[in-house]
Amino acid sequence: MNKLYNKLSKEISEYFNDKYDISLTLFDFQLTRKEFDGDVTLVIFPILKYIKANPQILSKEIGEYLINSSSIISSYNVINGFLNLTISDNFYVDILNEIIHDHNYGLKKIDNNSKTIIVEFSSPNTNKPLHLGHIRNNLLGDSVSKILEANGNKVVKTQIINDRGIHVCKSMLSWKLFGNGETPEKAKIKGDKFVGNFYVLFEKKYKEEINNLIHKGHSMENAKNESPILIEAKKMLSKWEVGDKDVISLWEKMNKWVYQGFDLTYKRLGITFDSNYYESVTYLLGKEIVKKGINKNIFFRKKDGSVWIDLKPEGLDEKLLLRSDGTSVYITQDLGTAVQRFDDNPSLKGMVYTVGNEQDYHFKVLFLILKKLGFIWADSLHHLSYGMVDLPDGKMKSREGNVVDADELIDKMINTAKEISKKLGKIEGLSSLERNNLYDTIGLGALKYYILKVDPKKRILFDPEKSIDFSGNTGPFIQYTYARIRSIIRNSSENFDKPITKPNFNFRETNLIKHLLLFPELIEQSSKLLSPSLIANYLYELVKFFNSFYQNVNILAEKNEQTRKMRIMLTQITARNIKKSCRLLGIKVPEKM
RNA sequence: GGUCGAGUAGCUCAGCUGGAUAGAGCAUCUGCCUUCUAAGCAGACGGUCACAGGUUCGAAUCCUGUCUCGAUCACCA
Repeated sequence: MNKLYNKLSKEISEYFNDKYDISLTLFDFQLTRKEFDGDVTLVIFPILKYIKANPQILSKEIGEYLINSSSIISSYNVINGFLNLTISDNFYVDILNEIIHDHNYGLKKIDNNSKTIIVEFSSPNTNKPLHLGHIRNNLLGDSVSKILEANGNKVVKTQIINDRGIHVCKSMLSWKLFGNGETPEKAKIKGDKFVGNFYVLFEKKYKEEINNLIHKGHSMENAKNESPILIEAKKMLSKWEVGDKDVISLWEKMNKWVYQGFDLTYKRLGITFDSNYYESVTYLLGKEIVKKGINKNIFFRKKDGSVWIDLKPEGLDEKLLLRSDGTSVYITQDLGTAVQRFDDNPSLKGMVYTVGNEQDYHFKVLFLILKKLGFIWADSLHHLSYGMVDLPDGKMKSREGNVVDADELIDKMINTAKEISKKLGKIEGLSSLERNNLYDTIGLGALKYYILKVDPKKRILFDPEKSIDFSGNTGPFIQYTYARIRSIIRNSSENFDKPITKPNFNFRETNLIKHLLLFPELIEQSSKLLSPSLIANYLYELVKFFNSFYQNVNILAEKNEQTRKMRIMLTQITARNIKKSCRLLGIKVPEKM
């Protein structure tokens, strides 16, 4: 649609140049969203600021002018201050022909000149199995990566794995004490779950010990620190930090289990990473930068030796960068990794951090500090912030076990897909492999669409009692429509690469065309906003139009040959756009369903 | 208390840089399966866009204030 806007905008500004000798650059064009007369509306009111005129008369004048001089306007009408313009069929025909021949229409190519963007997402913790919150994170990160790629960027998907710290030692100790040499293989439990269980077990024992100590007269705070099992875990952490052989080998062994488990879940979600970062490797980064900051007087040192930055002028607070014992904190590490990534990669254009909105403040501060340190690229950093996934009884908490487990949810979705498919009798004639693929595709399609169609910054309320829909504004509906379109194409045997000649039915019978043409603009928009929900909702609209339009017309039996061909070609383009959009959302489309 | 975000139909959500009558799905009701595939289509019902002001030709959208919910303001990550 950009082409249309550009062309129209040019023609109209020519009019104002000639007639009133003023140059107007910004016009308030918009696509008519509803069924008014015409395809594009020029709103006259804003122009009245520059030209004193009666809106009705001015509209008419512009309309007359365009009809005479423009190749793309075929008619107009005026209602109040709205000039409704009708686009000529030829213009549509031209663009449709372009789309037919360019299979990648709307997508930009990635070549050697493409800039790199790092998208960081998932960022799991090695003693917690993935849950629904991670699913949202992963789907957003993955989808945004695909949207950025469609815009011609080289994207590096990366995750930073939280594999060190006291919490990791907790599960290690727990396994050592209570594990009896069990392994995931022997216990037949997925590796991440296996380790996660020991973490939960630790917390249970820890609580018991605290209660015991309180019983014996200790204060709450005292009990928390005196608990033998916690002291033991702390000892283990110190050993880890000095590289104790036994501790490290246990750590490596258990991490391996966890990663095997994570890999299975990622595989089911269809998610891959180009690189992994481990906190155990990066957690010391950033100290050099702090030193430089002190020299530049951007940071300051307090009496106890701790290092801070004062952000009060920016309306924020003081922020700690180094503890008094000289060790770094979370944000120090993030400063370090950011700088390192830009140092390592000259073509790096920006980074996207997919992290929940609970860390809005953290990233605000992080970006601000980097900017203050003088890194020009600080402006290219983006925090893709998203709302929590809450349960009816509140927030999900791994420690308390009230989480929606990722694997269980995926299982449930696939199972539902299976039941519905069987009930509808859609699986006859498919091999068992094809059937299982179909269940996976549909089940995951439902899940992914359910998550992605919601604006990232809004929180999602997930009720485990209610199942995710498979009909209506859902993934399966989109997949179903695609499968139906494929069926129409199979049954028609047309040559689709033939150019479209002017059809003998009115384009404006449907908004379908407009939706098809809107696609490229939409991708660009979502890259600005980094919001897959735009694509999802657009897709639904497109699919709905298609269904509504075609269900009432029997294409294959259409009497007029030319109209029939035209409609089948539109079908072809629709299919292509659905597939492209689905790809951006990470949703697979089945040929048959 | 400061900061940030959210509040649209009974429920779950769209509504792009202000535009014409507020948009879907679910739920409830009415019709449609010998035609490409009913995971669908056509329709009914359902709204003081949290509230109050302001800006202007025009506000769900922008500004201010209030209310409700959430997050955050750690020598945690």
